[in-house]
Amino acid sequence: MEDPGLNETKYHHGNLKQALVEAGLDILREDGLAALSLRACAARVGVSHGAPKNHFATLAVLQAAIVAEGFRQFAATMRRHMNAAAKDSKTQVMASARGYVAFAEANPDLFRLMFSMERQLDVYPDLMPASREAYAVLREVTQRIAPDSCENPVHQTTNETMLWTFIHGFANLKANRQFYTSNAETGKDPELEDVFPKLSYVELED
Amino acid sequence: MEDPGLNETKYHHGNLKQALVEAGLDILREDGLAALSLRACAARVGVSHGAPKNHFATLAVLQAAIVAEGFRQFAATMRRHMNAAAKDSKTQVMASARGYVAFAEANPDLFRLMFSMERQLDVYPDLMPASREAYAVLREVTQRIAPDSCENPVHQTTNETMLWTFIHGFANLKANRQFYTSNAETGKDPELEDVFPKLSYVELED
DNA sequence: TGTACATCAGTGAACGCGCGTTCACTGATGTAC
DNA sequence: TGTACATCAGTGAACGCGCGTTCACTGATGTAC
Repeated sequence: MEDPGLNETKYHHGNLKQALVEAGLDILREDGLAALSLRACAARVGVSHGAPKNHFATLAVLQAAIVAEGFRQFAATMRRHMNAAAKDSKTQVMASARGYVAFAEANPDLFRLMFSMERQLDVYPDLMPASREAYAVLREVTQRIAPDSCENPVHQTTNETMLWTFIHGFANLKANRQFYTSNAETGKDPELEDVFPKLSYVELED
Repeated sequence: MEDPGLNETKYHHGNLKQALVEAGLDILREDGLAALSLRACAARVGVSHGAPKNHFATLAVLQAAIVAEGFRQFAATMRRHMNAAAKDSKTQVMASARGYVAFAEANPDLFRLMFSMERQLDVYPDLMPASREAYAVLREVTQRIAPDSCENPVHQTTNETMLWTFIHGFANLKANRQFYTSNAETGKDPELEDVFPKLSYVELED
């Protein structure tokens, strides 16, 4: 619990595993995916380059741990936005969506890595529960916005897919600064508020 | 115009620049982004590793050319799907969207690279017109599906953004096999047809 | 409470690898006369 | 039509770099007695 002095150098780090993951998150944010390596993470933590091997056998394993932590922080960001908003369902959907987009914008490389690594969901056991944690927020919010339609589990899934698709698309284009293309005339990026409430769902029928 | 024999080795390649770009596209498809290097492209073409320098000063420049060619092929794929479909507007929108998704699924790494490099739109002059070529398809299709609303240019832009956001989100999640998460119960990936027609747009007002 | 010893986590030198880059070269092509 | 020469495109050896990985080591910690 006690944090050792910042300048204190100890032979045993004490929390190297978690520190390497956080170093990885920082590197992704500051220097991008290409800069992510075992050696770079070790250097940022201030440990010799051989040290990570004790906790992560390969770079891929460290990446998986970083992505898992990314999903947890992603879910936390959405919940934080949601909890700070008014309690009506429309506002809560909007708030969690804003959290989704804000996270993507703040961590574009991590976001890209998170959503391109899940193919290996089976290989790294940490990954699945972490990504489910994020998906659970989306599921909750979908149920809140369309409770009747969601009584049918197939419709529930369809509703989730529609909501996710839209939010994910927006977050992606926003994080990658793609709207620059669409509105070079106005020079204004569309905001989620401009576009999201103008969308409506056809009620699903049995 | 005449294609030299396949096994004929010539000192001067004759079309090395374009050949390197196509080698890059193949490498992205077959081995992924991490495998893309000047040396790998040269090797695939069957040319010495120093040769690309005569056409592409750095890897970044070659990447930009690959991405530009990617956008051109992307636009062509959408148009091909569109032209093969019935001529009513709804079917044409659906068809071009299917082209969008199909391209992303067939070239996930290229697709990712295309939509994460555009930040450097200004640096590589080829990039902007190529990406606009793809965006033009989306614009046409938007006008066709909501001609009244699109008389107002602000609404036109909003409509484009909504359509793009949805299609791009779906293509992204599909290409990255993300729907595996959402419907582990059913084990079935949602299809564009299941989800896209269930979406409707609120008419925009002045 | 003290000593011996096993275990564990981090060190630092060394290795091979693929990469981008440089450079003197050479083969092929095109142009001037 | 033929010759000389400039230009251009591709070659292959060499360099330094950061990377992952190995390995004998050493400092710190925990446990047995």
